[in-house]
Amino acid sequence: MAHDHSGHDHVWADDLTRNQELVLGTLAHAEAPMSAYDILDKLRDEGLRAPLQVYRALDKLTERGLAHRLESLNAFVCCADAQCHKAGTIAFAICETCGRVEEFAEPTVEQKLSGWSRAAGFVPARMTIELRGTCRGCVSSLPA
Amino acid sequence: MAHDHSGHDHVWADDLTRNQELVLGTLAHAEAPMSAYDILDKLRDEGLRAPLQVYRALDKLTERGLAHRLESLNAFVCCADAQCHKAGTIAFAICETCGRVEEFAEPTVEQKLSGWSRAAGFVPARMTIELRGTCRGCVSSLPA
DNA sequence: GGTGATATGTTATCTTATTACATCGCACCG
DNA sequence: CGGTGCGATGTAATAAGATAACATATCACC
Repeated sequence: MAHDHSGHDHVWADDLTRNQELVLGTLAHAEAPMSAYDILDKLRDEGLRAPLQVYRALDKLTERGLAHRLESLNAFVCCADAQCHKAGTIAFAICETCGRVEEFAEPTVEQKLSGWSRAAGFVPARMTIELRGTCRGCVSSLPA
Repeated sequence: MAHDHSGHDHVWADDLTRNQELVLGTLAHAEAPMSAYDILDKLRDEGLRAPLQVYRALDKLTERGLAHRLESLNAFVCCADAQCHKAGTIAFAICETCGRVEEFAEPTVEQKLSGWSRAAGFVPARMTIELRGTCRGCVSSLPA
């Protein structure tokens, strides 16, 4: 981490375009996943006007693993640690109460799914693993 | 159940409403996942006119495990074997070439994800596991 | 017959995502 | 310098997916 977000955007990758930087910066400051339109609304002041500008940036960012798309939410998050592109598939735990998302890796899970694929003759291009539920904080602060 | 609507439906559950039966029947005959609007189009002749009629049926069907929603596709499939609600989470392998979907269970995967959840204090309500890629048939019939 | 729960039908609207087309900036090459 | 190609941009229009709000109907049950 070690990045102050004080003045302007900073910089995990040094070759982002302006729009990509804006979008990634917005995601980086968000507590919860944002839809493309959420992001657009945050960036109107910076001059963005059309959904496509956001979608194009998101495409590049997700391609590079700097952001992730949550399929079950149609929304996006900043990658939790863009430093190490820890290879491999990432899983997400999405709290339906507070909206926050935790990103984690479970190598065994990936292995098992790859194993099934091999056996079935299926060639996987990408894997989506998303848990919906209630996070620790929300569980403890809610009634049964 | 017992009404046979002119021949086309096996019957898994005998207490479906007309709309639910129509929607499930449509999915059961489909080769590939269908969006709610695909389903609606197929059912105009039967008198359905509004998306909501389809969505409402799909809600009930997915609740009961007779159909599944594919989050990464915004589309729906008929459950592969509605007989045994094989408890537990189901995973899907989606062929991006032919569109077909295979449904499978990997208990170990579910265990691992439950294990992570327990450790993280996360209480999962449901899990989504979807592989995108190329199926055996399409791999062998394609170049490279 | 009255009541409540569930299913329906219909319209309008909202959210999410893409198509199509024009332009700009810049590296690269002759 | 001029040209060519490619990737990013800007903009408008529209497609695709999902829900809100409201009115009505059906049926079990008392």
